[in-house]
Amino acid sequence: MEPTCVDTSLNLNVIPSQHIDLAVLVEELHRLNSEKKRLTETLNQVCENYDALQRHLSQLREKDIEKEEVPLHKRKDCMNMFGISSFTECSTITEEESFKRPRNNNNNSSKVSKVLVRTEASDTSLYVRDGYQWRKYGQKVTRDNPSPRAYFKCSYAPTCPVKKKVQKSLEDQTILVVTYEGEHNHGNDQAEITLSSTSQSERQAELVPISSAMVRSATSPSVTLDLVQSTVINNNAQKSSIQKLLIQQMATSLTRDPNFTSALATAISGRILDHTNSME
DNA sequence: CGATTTTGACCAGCGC
DNA sequence: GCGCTGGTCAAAATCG
Repeated sequence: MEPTCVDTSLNLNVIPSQHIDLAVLVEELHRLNSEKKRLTETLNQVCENYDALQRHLSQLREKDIEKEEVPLHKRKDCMNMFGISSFTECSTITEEESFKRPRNNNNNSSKVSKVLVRTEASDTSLYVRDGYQWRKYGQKVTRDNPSPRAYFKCSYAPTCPVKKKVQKSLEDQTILVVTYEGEHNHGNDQAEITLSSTSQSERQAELVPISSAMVRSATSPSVTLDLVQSTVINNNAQKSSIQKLLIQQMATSLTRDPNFTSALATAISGRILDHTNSME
């Protein structure tokens, strides 16, 4: 018996009109093409903005290093410029530079990163899923913000010194401000950039860089990014990871679209049927 | 029953 | 020294 090779390419012109409504399919493809073009443009725009922010941050860091002799209380004002009011900045500074008072001086080299996370306005929980395992050890209402601040320790490894604080933004209740202190002294495969499954806990906010959160559609799968991890990755790797991620996200969005899936299935089955008929 | 969360108490730094 | 504030502790409660 001669092996049959099925051509799975979508040459829609040869699909018999009785199997599918060609016009609808072509229209759908045009729509998807224009959407793809639009998403590509948005992605490029996001990447450009990201690059610009990275450059700006590097410049600010260089300036900060130059000012190292400036007394701490004067630098406080400078650090306020990095505050959440911009809603676009994810800053990574050393603990020495942070304006929190040093309680444990045995960890001078630890880093402080601030990450903004978009969440549902109705969601009052302060849980952010970022791939690590956290144990809540306190909650406080601070003077400058009526929303409570939650304190977490990394419980993935008993010796891990990393802590994080989570508090809703004063200006936008849908934004969670997550402050990480220290660096993980253990690996964690979950902490890599992953597509998240929303089934685990719907109460948990997902760590999404604000720029990505802005462009993602309501029905598309959400993306979990560990920005603490990403701060140690070089810019190119980081950028390409984000690009891959967004491409994956777009692909998943397409495959989740029932119209697209059914059209694709019809096209393939029609093509196979056509091929079978021609062989008889 | 162990792990996690909640929450009031406590501690330490800072400004007055 | 005192009060205010942010951060941490630890016992009790809750959850799986």
